[in-house]
Amino acid sequence: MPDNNHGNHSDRINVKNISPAVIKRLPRYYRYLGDLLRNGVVRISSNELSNRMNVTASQFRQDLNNFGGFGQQGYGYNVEFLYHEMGRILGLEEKNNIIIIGAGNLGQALANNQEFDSNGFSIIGLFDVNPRLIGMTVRGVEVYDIDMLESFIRDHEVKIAALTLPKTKAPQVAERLVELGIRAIWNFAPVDLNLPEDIMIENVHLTDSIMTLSYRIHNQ
Amino acid sequence: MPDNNHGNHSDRINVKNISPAVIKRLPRYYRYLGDLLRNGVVRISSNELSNRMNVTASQFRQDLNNFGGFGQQGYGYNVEFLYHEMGRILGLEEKNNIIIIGAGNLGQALANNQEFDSNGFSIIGLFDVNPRLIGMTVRGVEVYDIDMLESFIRDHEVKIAALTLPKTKAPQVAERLVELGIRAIWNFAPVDLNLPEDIMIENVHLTDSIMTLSYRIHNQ
DNA sequence: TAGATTGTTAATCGATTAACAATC
DNA sequence: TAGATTGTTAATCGATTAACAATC
Repeated sequence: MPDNNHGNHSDRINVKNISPAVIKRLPRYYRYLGDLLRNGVVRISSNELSNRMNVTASQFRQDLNNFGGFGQQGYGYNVEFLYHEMGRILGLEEKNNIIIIGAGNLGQALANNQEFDSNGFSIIGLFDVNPRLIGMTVRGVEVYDIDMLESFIRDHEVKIAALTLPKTKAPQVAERLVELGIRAIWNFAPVDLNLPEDIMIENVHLTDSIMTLSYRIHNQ
Repeated sequence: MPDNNHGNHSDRINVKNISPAVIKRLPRYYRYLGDLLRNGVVRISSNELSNRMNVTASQFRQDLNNFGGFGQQGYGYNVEFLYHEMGRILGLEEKNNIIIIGAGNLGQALANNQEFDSNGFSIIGLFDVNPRLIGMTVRGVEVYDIDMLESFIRDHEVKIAALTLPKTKAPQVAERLVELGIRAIWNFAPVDLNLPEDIMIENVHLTDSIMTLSYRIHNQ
């Protein structure tokens, strides 16, 4: 963990406050570094990477230097090293188990997504109320009755829950998950969740997303 | 370089250059206004709405005033009027047909999503290379052989294509779509597309999204 | 009218880009 | 070493918030 840096008056140990804008860019850096690595590229300068990624070299270096110095003057960055450092920063070296609440089309699509596996995420269970879905398996992962949530979370190390259920049910299920110890909600329901401050929420609002395309088509 | 268009010397008629940050907030305003409308709320002040939405009243008014003045001093905003104005701005009063390329789990999940319908989007066709999928229907929408793309696009008014196919195929399919006249790509493949400047791209990078949750779990 | 609230300008804040000394 | 490129500070740019005159 990058120690150093100021701040941390109380219990915040590792990093200073990183802006959401920076955090959102990290996975993309990680993806490009992975591609470079697989292509056998050993080292890269901020300038060359920035050209490929269509960002400024300055921004890339500023972003990185929130977490420490990973390069070498006159040389650039070692791709393999930086890739793994980025993975570490993103928490991909820890086990990241995920449960999916709502085993409909979208929940099943997530469970089937191989990209998650290859980045260290594991879907370890789906949950639903529909008897027709309960008991089936998706890519080897079982669909459980949602009444099994309590015992399942007690018996498994899981911090992240994806919500792929109707918007009417999302808020109450989210609260229940938080009570059971879930720390992060990946919310696909088109509703905003009001949860305690320490619970992390990442919204994937598909309707909002498609609307921005519609806006641009009709206005530019 | 981000940022397109310099001034509106030529044909850009309606709106000045709106920042992406503003555009991204519009669908959320629209959603809240719709909720208010359905709840029978007739009028609302920027202050009250901002409290509900957890934004500043100032930001809401600034955002709106990019498009014109929709309120009345001393009164606030008429919910129904503003809702429809927002819909108009977002292009939701036009017909927005969508085709989906890749009829796997994610493509089917999108085709099944009722939220799109209720906001004026219509999925009018899915396309795949897999003979097992071709000919089936999802929520009444047929899955066509991808060889039918040309004729289908010629025969239908469609500007938006969703890409829910493997990342290896996404770039070439995107180019083909552009050649066929598609104006906007809703890209679910974990890859960046390089397309002509006038083509609109909205990425939904699910792996990037889940990684930001992982980051936050492990760093805050 | 008086009170309320917008539309809009001005001030602040934060994020991005530029520049360059440090250094490999 | 000399050249290259980082890490980091300074300058710029853009976005958010505050303030208030206009006005319903």
